[in-house]
Amino acid sequence: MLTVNHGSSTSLRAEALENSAKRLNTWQAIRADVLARIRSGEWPPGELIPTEQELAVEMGCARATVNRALRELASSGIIERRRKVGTRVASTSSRRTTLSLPVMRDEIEALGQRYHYALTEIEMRRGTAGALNALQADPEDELMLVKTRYLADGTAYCCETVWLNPKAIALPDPKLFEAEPPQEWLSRHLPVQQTRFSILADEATGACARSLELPSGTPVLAIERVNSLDAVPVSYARQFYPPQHRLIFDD
Amino acid sequence: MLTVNHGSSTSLRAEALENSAKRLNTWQAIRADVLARIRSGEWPPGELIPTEQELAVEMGCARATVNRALRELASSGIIERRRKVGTRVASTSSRRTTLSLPVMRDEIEALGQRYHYALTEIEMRRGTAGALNALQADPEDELMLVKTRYLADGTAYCCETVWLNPKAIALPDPKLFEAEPPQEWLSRHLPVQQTRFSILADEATGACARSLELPSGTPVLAIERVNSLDAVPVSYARQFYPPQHRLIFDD
DNA sequence: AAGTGGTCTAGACCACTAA
DNA sequence: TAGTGGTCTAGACCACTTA
Repeated sequence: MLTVNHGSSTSLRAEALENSAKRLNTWQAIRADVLARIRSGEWPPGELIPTEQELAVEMGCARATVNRALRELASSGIIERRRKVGTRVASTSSRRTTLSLPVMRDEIEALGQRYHYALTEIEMRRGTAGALNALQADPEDELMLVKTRYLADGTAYCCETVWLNPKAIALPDPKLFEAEPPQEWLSRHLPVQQTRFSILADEATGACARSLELPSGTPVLAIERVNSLDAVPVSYARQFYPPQHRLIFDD
Repeated sequence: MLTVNHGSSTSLRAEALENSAKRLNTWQAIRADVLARIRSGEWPPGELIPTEQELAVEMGCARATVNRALRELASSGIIERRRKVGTRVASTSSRRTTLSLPVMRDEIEALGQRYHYALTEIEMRRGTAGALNALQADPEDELMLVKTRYLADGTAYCCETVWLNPKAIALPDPKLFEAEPPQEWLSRHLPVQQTRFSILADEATGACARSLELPSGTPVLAIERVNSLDAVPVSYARQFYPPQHRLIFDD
């Protein structure tokens, strides 16, 4: 059992005033306080920190508020919580962060650049091995293949290959995709699908290389996503970004 | 304003029983229920859903419980909430998912493979442009450069380049890194640093290509991380994974 | 059996913002 | 100004796990 011994018994009021510039809520202030004590070494990795009840008394707030703060820290992988045992500072450097994948238009406009979308190619054809696997389709199934291209300020930003399974969703008039990206059409028709993401490094080849205006063989960042509805795969999309592109995320 | 009209006024009790197999909490049941109604098209993208108060009455629970459920949905980007306005089903397909970056040992052992770590190279030298920029160091500063290599079942899994800034942290005896990866040493000495991640596609060159047993020019997935302590960059690490490697995350 | 976190409640007040 | 979500409380009970 760990005994907390504060030099000065900091009350919540004092702390709230201290953090007034940042306008922190009570639970945010508690989260910050706990984080600071972990960073300072007061609570080293692997060590038990005080119970919710103890912290609530110390901070002068309700246990539910402490719970909220510690729950947020646990979901970030900073601490680990177990009933009856208590709360431990995580001993590994494992971290969880949130990756946000916005709509292409938003992504480009957030950079302050001009967005342009173009349909490159559209056809009904049999699936490649990857597409068949992702869509759980048969080799003789006719699938819709849509290739698109996104420009930012007139230069190639991303190219995309989308496979759609007609057995899983009623396909629109292909002309529709001349104006609207398949992903946006999908999200309008299948709100909140289940999506499985996958990020990998690939090399630009053929149409993809031409579309991105890159020499064949150039490394590109690939983001794959399979949208499913009721466990039935509906679409299999691959987006390719030129090598300058970075997925960035801070804590 | 939207009027909810249930065919059968489902009470929380009934719903809890319905979901008993899944052992859902009240807030999880509410989250599932709201998600189901969005998926079913009852609440299309862009539409306002009932207020917390209305849902609380309908579900027969406290408003705080509804709040918990809706907060979780909002943090996933499924719904958007604004005071005075209400809660809307997100109209874009923007999604947020959690990326978990475990410790290399855990990552490899989670695959059921044998973990092996090796120090490839270690020296004090002046920083490259990238390192200087990341560590906010001067060109004449001597930095510690550590190159390492991770094997899974004896085959190359990842190679890593870590720059450490002696001005920001007291460096250990270099021999220490023969046994312990720099990242793990760091996390033991700087618990819960601020980390900035960046993911990109690069190509294997020189020592990196040899280390991964790949031809020079092969696309590799690069994960960069800059650890900072009190806004002072301490380390700049780049991990390179062969092209088969995928970062996968489901919803 | 006992201790810890997880959830839930009923009510209150606050913060933000459209009207 | 009024309506909505955001937070907080004091207390209760439950779920899980170690002893």
